[in-house]
Amino acid sequence: MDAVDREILRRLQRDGRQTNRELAQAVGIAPSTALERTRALRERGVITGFHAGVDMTALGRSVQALISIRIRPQSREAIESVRDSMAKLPETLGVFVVTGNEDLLVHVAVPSTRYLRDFVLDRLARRKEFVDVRTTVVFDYVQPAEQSELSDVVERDPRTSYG
Amino acid sequence: MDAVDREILRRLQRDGRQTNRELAQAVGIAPSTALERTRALRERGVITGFHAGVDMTALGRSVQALISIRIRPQSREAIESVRDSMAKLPETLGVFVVTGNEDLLVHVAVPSTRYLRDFVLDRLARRKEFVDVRTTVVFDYVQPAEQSELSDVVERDPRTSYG
DNA sequence: CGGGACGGCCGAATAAAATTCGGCGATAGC
DNA sequence: GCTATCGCCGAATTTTATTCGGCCGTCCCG
Repeated sequence: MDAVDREILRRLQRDGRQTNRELAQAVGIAPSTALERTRALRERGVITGFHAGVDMTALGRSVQALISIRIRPQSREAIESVRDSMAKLPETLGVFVVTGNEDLLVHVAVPSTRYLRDFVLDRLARRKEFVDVRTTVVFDYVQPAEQSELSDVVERDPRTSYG
Repeated sequence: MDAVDREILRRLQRDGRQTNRELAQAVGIAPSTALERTRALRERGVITGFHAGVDMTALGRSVQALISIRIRPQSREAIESVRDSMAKLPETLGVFVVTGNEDLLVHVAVPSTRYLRDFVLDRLARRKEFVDVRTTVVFDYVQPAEQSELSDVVERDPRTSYG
């Protein structure tokens, strides 16, 4: 995990489909080396996969929201089960399991506020294990990794303790 | 935007680097047609790009958090400015501009809780335009599009009004 | 009904890219 | 200072993307 690996990572986050030759030239190594480095990043689990980014608005899902859910009983099983079931819904973009008053935060994209209302009231608020459901509308959502610079956060050995 | 396009989209969200031949065969069209369809999806802005997914834990950033920020004055300029400056930080994975008590929700990944504390106290809480900063630890974050099924939410013309 | 034009799909030909692999050079350990 | 190891390189090979001319179905208009 040296500077070259980080540069490869940064570039692949921004454009996961640039040719290996371009990538190699950009970071200053031979194409075969770039290929080997990229493969190693994948095998080490640093790169988890490559994905197309989709514009929800272009798909007619122009309303986004964050739905906070409080779950009871607050058991691991209940929370993980809800997390997975929410993640399976086609409306869902992401699920956060969080500390604090709420247990889950679900990021959704839907066609309209009316759809959002029905989704929340008919499919979430009814569930008995959801003791509280709160909806926040998302005006804007930006993901830096897909647009500009990436992670220069100091890298450390994950096993190191930080107190 | 027919069933074939949706299938292409779904598959490219899951694996943005499968070969065009694989993709074509999977959806039942000729490679040249698959290429043309994919290109069209890009030109129409449905596909915004291709990106490598990165495991933050493998990079030594095993602590994730959501930081709620209340901004004053609550002007468009102030909020957009903060949104962009937060998005530029290397710790940031995503920024939500939201309704409700808070104006911004910033998703970050950092090496440790100590790092998180310093980040919040030294670099956010000090800013005078941030009248309230609250930190929530993220235990788990899953993005369905990168793992299982995608968007079967009914597609509609974005210009349609929904009352 | 009968052209005729348009759009989209196909498949072969071409161009470009990924991938493999043998050898070389630097580095570290002894 | 010798040797083993690792990673890099570049040419050869394989695979892939990309182009493009022709074909077919559909729709429009006569």
